[in-house]
Amino acid sequence: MDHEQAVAVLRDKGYRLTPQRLIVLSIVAGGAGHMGVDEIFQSAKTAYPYMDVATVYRTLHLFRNLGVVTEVAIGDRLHYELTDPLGGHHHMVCRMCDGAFNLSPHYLEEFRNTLSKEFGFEPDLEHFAISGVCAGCRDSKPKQESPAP
Amino acid sequence: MDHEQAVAVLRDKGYRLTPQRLIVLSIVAGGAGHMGVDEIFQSAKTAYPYMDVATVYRTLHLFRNLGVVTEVAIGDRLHYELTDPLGGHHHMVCRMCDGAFNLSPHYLEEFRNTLSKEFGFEPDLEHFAISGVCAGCRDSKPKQESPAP
DNA sequence: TTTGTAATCGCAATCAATTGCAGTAACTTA
DNA sequence: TAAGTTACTGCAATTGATTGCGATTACAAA
Repeated sequence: MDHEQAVAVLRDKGYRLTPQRLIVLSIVAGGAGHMGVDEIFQSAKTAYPYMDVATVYRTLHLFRNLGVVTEVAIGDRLHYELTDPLGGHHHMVCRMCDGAFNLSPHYLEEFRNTLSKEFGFEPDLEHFAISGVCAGCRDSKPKQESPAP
Repeated sequence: MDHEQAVAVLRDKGYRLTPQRLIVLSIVAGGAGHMGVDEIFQSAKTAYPYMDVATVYRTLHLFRNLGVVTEVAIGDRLHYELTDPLGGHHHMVCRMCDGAFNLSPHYLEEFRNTLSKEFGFEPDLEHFAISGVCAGCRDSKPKQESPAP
């Protein structure tokens, strides 16, 4: 999904092409990888000083529902990136360094089949962020957890 | 993990046994399955009118860090339940009826091994809620998504 | 180009969750 | 049992995210 395709989707579905939407779109399209909401908002405000956070949230949710952007949970915050046209990928997010690594959907297909066959449960595995510890951080010194006073 | 064990954990680690903590513990222990924060708070307030919602959050976070309770994301809200002593289970949460179904960890072991071997990534799969549609709702009429105006 | 209208925006209010702080009370030690 | 220490609580303020509402404006139709 690139900038032009996204504009076409908005047009086709009858949504208006407002400057606010085009600005948010170009920021997400121009960013390298997923961006946090505040990051997007700050950038948008310099381009268009009247921009409001509420508009950024509403725009991102619209884009997400249209499949234009993909929502990724990094820690407890949501990040957004242009949807991968090749069918999407998942993310492995390191909880120590916050680094994100792409994961091919192929690794989850077997899991999906199992759930569907065994339980009749159809999981939402389109955009999936798996928390964990990456190879680099695993080899560094471990972080302490839940210290007693 | 039952009520007594939880109290022992608090004692051992040097945390104080306050009435607020005991109330929250007994509510979560007495509830059937996972409970929402407000549900816990309302129940606690009747037992102890001065109870503050901040205390409920702090207590639940403490219990979670100590492994006394397990945190489960249902929709966009967090729910809590006593930690399963048999090594835990995962949840399949239906996004249509909000029903939650337990899933044995065995179904995720293969996935964990793959990520570890292929990428050196150690995923956090201890307590995992997988969103999707359950068998019952799948057979009902489908819900519309992202309507165009 | 001008006009009509509903989609959209900015603002302010709201909600769930978290945090700073000063008073309180659970536990320890004598 | 009484006194001291400090973990803990309640309150209020704050933060991130969402929503209601009147004003604005993108787009369609004349």
